Amino acid sequence: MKKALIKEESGDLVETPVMSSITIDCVVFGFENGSLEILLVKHGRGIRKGEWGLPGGWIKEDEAIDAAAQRLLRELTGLDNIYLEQLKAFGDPERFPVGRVITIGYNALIKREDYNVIAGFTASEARWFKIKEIPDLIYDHNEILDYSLKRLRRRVRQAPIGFNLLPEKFTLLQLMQLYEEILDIEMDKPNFRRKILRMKLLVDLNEKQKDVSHRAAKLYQFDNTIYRKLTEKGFSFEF
Amino acid sequence: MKKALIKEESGDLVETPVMSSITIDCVVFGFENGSLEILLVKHGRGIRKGEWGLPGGWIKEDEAIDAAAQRLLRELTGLDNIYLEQLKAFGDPERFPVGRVITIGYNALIKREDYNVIAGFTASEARWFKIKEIPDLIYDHNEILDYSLKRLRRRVRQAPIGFNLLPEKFTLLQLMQLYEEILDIEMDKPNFRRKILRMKLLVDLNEKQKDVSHRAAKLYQFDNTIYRKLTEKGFSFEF
DNA sequence: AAACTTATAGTTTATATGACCACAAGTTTA
DNA sequence: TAAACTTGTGGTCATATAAACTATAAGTTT
Repeated sequence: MKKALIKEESGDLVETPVMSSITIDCVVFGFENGSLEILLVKHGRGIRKGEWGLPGGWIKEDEAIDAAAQRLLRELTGLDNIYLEQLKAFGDPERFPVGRVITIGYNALIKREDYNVIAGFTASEARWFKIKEIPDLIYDHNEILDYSLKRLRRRVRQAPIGFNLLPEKFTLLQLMQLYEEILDIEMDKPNFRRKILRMKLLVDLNEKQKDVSHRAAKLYQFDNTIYRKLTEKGFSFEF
Repeated sequence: MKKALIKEESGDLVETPVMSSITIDCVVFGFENGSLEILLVKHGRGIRKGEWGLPGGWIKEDEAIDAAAQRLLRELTGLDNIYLEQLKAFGDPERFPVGRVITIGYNALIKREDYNVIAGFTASEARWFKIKEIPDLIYDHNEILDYSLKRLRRRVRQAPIGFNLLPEKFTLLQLMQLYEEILDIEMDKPNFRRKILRMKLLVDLNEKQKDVSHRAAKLYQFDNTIYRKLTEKGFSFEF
């Protein structure tokens, strides 16, 4: 049997710490016209001027991490109350060209229809990109994006977070198409309906779509309170 | 519709960054005698001297995060090749009493029988604690531990990582009891056997236990290569 | 040899899933 | 106005899976 030792000083936080700087980078997902999209910004200053990257910025000294992500997103999209989830820290010493910078990745999901984001931008500053048309990004942002997408694909099957990408009121087909797009699979309409309705997670609004050029579908709503109650009873969301 | 704007400077990394210091804290899980345990260290110096906490330490300036976690664990347990998984960053501004310190949490799973850890320690320095007998820890380490345990419970059902807590060769009952302990549930032996064997994930070693005071059970082994091949074919581990 | 412990095989029932089919309810086209 | 078209919605059926349970085998200890 191999022998292991623990140094007496381990875990001791008295030694001189190395100072590093920390940023946050957000992968903002949106869903429109059946396409999953990501919000990118073109950097206006600095050495990587003119190149596309994830929206992000420095964390303040007295700021909690989640709060910093919220603030940065507020500064970027002008809005609060965005669904946020920390991904993890990315810290390759070479990831940032001028000195050591560790970045903490976040996934954000927003309801496109609530945010007139694109209209507020000049084309050269910020834009939505379809997931399959992402350009080369600055630093390690492509790597962060890859990780982010993998996480989204896993999370969307384990927790009811997809609703954050849809309008308040949505049809079952919209929801299904969201899953199809994110997971890159095809699904069966009747089966999907049965499965999601059996969960008793959605509120039937007894309302129908308007201004559609076909039979109008019923509108549903996701209610987090219901989800929490179900979860307490042992329910576990799964797709 | 609300209107949103994006500041031109957003994402621009030219402004003066705030310097912070970054640590790593590891939640090291072990499984012995049917109990899930965690390795804690008693701090030998500093203001929190004598209190228990997670093993951890400062990250070096030119060191990748995963590498730092590996190094710290090597320094702490004397061994390499430990299963590691980053949890997330914890960064409440108040979490550390003297200045802003962000810590990155890690989960580590080790095979207790391979590591003569406890024997190498004096009782006052490092010890395994049963998961239900964790004392108050320094800083926010109890919070990190809670998060870590939740993550472990989720991960152990989605990926074949539990094997990292068992000896190389194990019986199906040992594996089942590991799941029972981690998930805090009771399982049915025949059903568990059928489910895990049907996955064709385990190597049947055609060997039996020795020195047990009852009918000896067959020994099995987990093979990551097999798992990868199955995954490529679309298999997805699930419990 | 009996009692006991754990291993392992099988059965039965309920339930979920995937692949379909069919029709309803509207809109658009001819 | 009717036919063609699109999407919504309700159902069936075969299959796979899971949960609960029974039974027996293979050893050890008393």
